[in-house]
Amino acid sequence: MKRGKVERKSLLAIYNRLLRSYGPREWWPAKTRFEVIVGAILTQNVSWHNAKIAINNLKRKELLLPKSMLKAPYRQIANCIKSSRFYNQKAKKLKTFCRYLALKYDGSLDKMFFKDMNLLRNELLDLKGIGKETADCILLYAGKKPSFVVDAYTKRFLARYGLGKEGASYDEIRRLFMENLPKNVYLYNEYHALIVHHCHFVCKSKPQCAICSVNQNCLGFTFSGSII
DNA sequence: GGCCAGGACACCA
DNA sequence: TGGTGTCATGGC
Repeated sequence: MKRGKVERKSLLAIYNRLLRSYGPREWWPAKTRFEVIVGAILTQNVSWHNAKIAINNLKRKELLLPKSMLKAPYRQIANCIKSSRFYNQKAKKLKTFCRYLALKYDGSLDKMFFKDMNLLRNELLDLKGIGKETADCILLYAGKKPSFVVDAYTKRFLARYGLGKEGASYDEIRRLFMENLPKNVYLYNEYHALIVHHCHFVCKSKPQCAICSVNQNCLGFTFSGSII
């Protein structure tokens, strides 16, 4: 398969089909940018359901603000987020981010997100506890910057379609999307959200879901071979 | 009771 | 550079 136009057409066609099938998802499920960031950290390797319980606990304790979280005892945060698994590590990660925000940007998310996307991404990746997926979630969903998010669902989706090279790295998959789609925040936002919706709510409830089959699929596509 | 769920990191060969 | 162990809850 030729690279370039074919890839772009395929990726856009899949997106349009997903959008037509499910409608806009309008992510991220949070009310503030800080809540998005906290959610991105808490959902690491855990279901959104468990992360949401932790977020609600933080909200009840009025800790869902950078300043109050920074001041709060580490143990209090850990207790609030127990449902999110690995809560001791995640409490440290939240504290680390709040400290970074306070020291580097006077606690202002406006100042932080004013920074160039790639520079900010590197800064976030330097923080202990923030990896590539979490950094991209923060950039896209909280900062409204065009950084495509690759998560377990994205990898599963590509694998089920037979689109992804087996064992493709995070960077390879991210590059695939970013080099073959218009750099558009809304598009990246919806694309990732639609993939999650499809994998989590549709395929999960219907194990026989046709999209998981290479030969026939419920979105009306039949692909063969990797496009990476 | 076992398995899985929207990672990240340290350590080792 | 890639593989593996660690972290350690809640729902089904």
